Amino acid sequence: MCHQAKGEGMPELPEVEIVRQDLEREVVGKKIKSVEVHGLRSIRRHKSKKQFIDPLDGRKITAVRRRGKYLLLSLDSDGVLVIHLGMSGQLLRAKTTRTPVPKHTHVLITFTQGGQLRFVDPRTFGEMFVTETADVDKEVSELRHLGFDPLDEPISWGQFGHSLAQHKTKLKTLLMDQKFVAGIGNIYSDEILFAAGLRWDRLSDTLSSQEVRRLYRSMVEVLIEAVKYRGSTLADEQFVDLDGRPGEFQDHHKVYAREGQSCRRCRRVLVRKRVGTRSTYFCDACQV
DNA sequence: ACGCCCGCCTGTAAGC
DNA sequence: TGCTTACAGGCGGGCG
Repeated sequence: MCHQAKGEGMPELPEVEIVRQDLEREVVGKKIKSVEVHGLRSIRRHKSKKQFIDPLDGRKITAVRRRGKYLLLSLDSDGVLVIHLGMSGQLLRAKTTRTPVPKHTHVLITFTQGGQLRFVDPRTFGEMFVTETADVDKEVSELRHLGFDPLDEPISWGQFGHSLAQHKTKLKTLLMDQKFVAGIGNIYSDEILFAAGLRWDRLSDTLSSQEVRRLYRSMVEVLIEAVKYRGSTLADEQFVDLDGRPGEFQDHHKVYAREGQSCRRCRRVLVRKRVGTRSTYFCDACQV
């Protein structure tokens, strides 16, 4: 019997945070010597390659921030390079320009100090764009509408509970809603709900204050643990860090992609349910 | 106004 | 064996 997960280990908050940390060490202080674009879809909000490349050319990268699943690379101008990895995007470091270029490499950034940053993305859901607005967080609509970042901008239980009660939405849907909380996708919503002992379809306005606290604490703890283990890499090896290394948090998953296996807490068989188009994994006994 | 579902994509694997 | 089909899902947009 094969229960192997086919799911993509799409980058969520912990994976994007690992890439951010790697980028901070690798590219901050480096000056862009040249930019090559092969995949136009990856820079789709620009009208031309030139419009994307010009503001990057000759600029130095001064900082790397993360907001939810977005990476923000500040330049020594007013510009910011915004990157979203989508489903299958990878950022890879190459020591020299001679390092073989993988298939589906859409953008290559060469630094004057040597080395190259490459954006590889087979399914092209990811994207890169440069913006020169003074306040990216407020002026780029995707970023303006993001909810709080659970690791970067924690909120109080009171606020969280209030926010939950304002919706009458299934918990899983709400956790994955980037406008509610930024950075959580299919893997971590399931892991968080298991840790909190709450079912995916509990309505957000039915939680006791104890459950609100448990959900908030579980959210922060699961994400911190996942960062500690450098993210989740599933069977397809989709997520890798800047050096191409997989994460290890998949070995610590309690429910995700563990359909048919026994619950680590109560030993009962874990369930997979298709909700709309996506899979939800949970324990029927531990989650109420 | 808000929830739901499609389209965008390609690689992988199951099914016939 | 080889072709076809289903599936993975973030996100924007359209529809009811």
